[in-house]
Amino acid sequence: MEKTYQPHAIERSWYETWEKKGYFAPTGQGDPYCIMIPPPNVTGSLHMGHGFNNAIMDCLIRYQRMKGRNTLWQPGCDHAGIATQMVVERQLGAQGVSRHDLGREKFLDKVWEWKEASGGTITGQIRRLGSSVDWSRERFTMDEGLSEAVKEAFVRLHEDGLIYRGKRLVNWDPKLHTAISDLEVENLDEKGNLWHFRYPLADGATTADGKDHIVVATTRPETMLGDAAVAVHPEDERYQNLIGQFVLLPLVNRRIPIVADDYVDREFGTGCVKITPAHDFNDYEVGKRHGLPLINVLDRDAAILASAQVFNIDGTPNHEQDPTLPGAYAGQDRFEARKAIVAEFERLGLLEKVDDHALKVPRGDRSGVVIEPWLTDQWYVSTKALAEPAIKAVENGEIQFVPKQYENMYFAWMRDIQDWCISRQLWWGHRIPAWYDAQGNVYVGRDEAEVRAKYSLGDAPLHQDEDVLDTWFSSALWTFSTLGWPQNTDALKAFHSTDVLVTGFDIIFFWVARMIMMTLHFMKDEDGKPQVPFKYVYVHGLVRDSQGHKMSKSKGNVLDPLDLIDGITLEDLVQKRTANMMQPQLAAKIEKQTRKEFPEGIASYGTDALRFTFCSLASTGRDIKFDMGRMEGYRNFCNKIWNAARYVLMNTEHEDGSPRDCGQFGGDAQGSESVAGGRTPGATEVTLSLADRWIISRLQRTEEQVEKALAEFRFDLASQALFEFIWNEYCDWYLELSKPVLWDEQASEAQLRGTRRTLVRVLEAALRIAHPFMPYITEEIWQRLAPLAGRQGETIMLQPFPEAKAEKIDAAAEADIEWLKGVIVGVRNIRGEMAISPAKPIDVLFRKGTPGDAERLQNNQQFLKKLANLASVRWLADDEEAPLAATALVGETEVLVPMAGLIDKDAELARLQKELDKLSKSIKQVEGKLGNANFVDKAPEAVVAKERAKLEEARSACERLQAQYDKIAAL
RNA sequence: AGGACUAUAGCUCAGUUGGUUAGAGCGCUACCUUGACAUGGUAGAGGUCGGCAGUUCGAAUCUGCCUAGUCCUACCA
Repeated sequence: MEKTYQPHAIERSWYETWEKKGYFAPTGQGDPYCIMIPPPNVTGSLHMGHGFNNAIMDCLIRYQRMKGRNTLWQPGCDHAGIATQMVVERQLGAQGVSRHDLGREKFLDKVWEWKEASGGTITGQIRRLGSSVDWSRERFTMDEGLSEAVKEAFVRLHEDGLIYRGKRLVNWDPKLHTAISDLEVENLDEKGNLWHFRYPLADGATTADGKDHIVVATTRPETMLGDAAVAVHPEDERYQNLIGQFVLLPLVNRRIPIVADDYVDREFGTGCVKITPAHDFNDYEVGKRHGLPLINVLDRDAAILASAQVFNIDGTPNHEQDPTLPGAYAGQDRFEARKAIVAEFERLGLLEKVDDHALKVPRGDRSGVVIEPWLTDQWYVSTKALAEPAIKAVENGEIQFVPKQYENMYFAWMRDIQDWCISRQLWWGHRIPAWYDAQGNVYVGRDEAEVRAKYSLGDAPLHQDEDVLDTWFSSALWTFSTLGWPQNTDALKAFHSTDVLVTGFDIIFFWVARMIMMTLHFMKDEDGKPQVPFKYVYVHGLVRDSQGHKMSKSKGNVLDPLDLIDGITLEDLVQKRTANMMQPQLAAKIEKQTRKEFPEGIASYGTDALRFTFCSLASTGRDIKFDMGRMEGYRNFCNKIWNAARYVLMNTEHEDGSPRDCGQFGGDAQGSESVAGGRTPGATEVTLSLADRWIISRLQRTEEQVEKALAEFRFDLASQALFEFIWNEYCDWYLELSKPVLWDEQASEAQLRGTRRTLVRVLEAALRIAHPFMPYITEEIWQRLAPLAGRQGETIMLQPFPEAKAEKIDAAAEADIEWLKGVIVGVRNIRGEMAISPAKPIDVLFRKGTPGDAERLQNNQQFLKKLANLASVRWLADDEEAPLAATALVGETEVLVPMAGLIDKDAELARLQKELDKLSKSIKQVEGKLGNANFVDKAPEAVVAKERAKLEEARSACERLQAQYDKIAAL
């Protein structure tokens, strides 16, 4: 083996082997266990969040696979309608071509081309992360099968009365020319103005204080062209006499009523609100209550129309209202028009004042432009009926969120859920299965033929709806559409409901909630009981940069997980972060920041270290600040494992690589190493040392801890338990304790065999525990180690996960080792504080202690001598005078390092004083507790007893050290 | 405006149903190239657990208030 761990030397080939051998596919044996990958955007690339997500899922899948479950982890991507179309349009735009130049069909060909070209990025990344997904079942939301499922779901929902079409206000993106759902709108705090306009009263009416106008305020002056009313609060005394009167809308000369509505906040501004039902969601509701017309003044680019489009609240055309608009603004962009209209008000003396105003501006999460509420025909999913069972499924525990707190977030959203606008004015996506006849009647069906037959349309001309469905509509079907629905496939029967969904909290509404609704609606058991999509939703935090900022392309702080695996130079990283930017003006800032954060670029850490880091950061928090230092630590951990394995192999193989006797040959003499190693044929007895029994016992406890932590989705605790066991117990102590045995020329064959067997078996088991966290290094080492441990198998992937055995827990061995460690640490401490070279063997005396302690010393001298580098040890007789010595206490035992020639008087006094201070602090604390009658009376007996024991021990230790102190001080 | 979450060592984070001398990694200090490993070893230093009250014999842990930060939902024209 190489002297240091070289991740890139082992990773790729193992993944290829695993994949080629088909280890990732379900075995067909055992209880099914299924995870569906949250589909990333097919044209994107994985970021740290995906890396994190994959580490968790693969950990769960590999663990369950090793536990014998029939595991399916299914990969795939979604088609990301808006994002993908934007990318392709941008590419075409660079060549001066628009999608309209190409036409729908040719444009879609281009998109498919791009998908084919870029789709490999993500699958390549998933492979490099070591994810054991079943590639044979990879799915894509635009696949034929999934498209079939989408169509089927749409038609059925329509038949069930849960999909409808209507003219409503939607969030319109004037750049992308499509409706988007309210979830895709980001409300950002921005600075703006509040313009106060005078609206003259009609018919000579006046306000209570004699004015001939009222004042309304607006943040969007251009919408005044579509005003249909002015509203005041019904109980507002100032305007009582005006309710039912009219104002004459400036610029337009439209006569609009003054209505009373308690939506109005009397305290805000003048208490008068202009009502524009076609351009504001609240005004739309007011308009509904007062029968106001919807006066649309914007076109699809959010430029001003030459003539308004007027509708009644039910969406039918309104012919009563005069649609005339002032010609001056026709065709002007909304912000241009805004300026012009404000200027005109000012010219007319109707601009009362302009205030600065902080407001929330709705922006499209993709385009970044200001979203306009706009009146269009759209398709909606009626959500109320679907939400109800979805709420129940979580309430009654059929679906559990981990951590539980996210259930509140889910409930809050679900209980106030709005109908879901699912149509998008795009070309890339699932086309809506609806057809229109010449009269504009709409028919929904699986295809045109079905529609004609079902509605007896003969050969009347029909045309299909031009729109496509929201990508999240197809994602909502993900758990079952990917298993073959609407066909009742074997896979669907076996793996649905799936077991766990692993995701970030940011898409609970977008995806998780909608999946729950759709799945409960469509998937039923044989007895008609709705199926949940998954039993657990494990919600993890969002990976942030070291400053705690969210990683985003525009901030230029994104990291590609592969760059942490393989490493990247500073120049390449800068290049990567500043390429293809939407806002190139930020490049300089990003470059500077990148150079500051990664002055040396990023080193190569390997997949295993990255994955272990992700797992160790997976606690219950919401934010995960990614810490490079931590990853470096876990890379070192891999190196530690690597070198531990080297040590084990060195001691369990001969120089030619043939195995030594590690007890792997069982009870017969087959495979005897009599030829190579002088083993007596047939001899199989094994003697386990104290250290052997101890490490075996600790292994059981580790197995318990990991098991428990994984059951609770505490990947951080699981990885920590593993880390501690391997580094702090196996490497720091056990390997050191094995040396005195292996290097003892007097050691019996049974002793050697026992220690070798323990060395390999414990490490082999530890590798299996670690495998779900660090698949590559564990496989690499396991291949060499398994035969020595007497294990058969082609891969560690399919080996059983170790299970704790209660009978192997050895409390006595643990106590003995604790004592031994106490002695060793005590001596080392004296060495350290007294500046005695670790290379110098010293003599140590023992005194007091329990009879058991003396026996411990007797039995384990070899360990002590080696680990503390002692020349000699000796237990003083009761009546024997102790020489002047530095003292350490281990329980009852006093460990003495004679001072003669070695120890400086003042240094030892200082050291003792430090110990005494510590003890007296502790004594004071405990005395305080025990001196409190309330404590003694009310606290449980066991607690009081524990405190008493603690006090006694501390006092005794204190006395002994004090005596020692006095003795030395008297010199 | 409503709600949620977070606050523990210089940094990144653990701390299980209230009873510990409050832990880990990184960083820091001193010493050590001893035959697995300097991507290492040994020994250390470092915290009045954001603040204030309360419940309790006992609070990092439970309750309330305050402060700071993050986020979500809704929204004032």
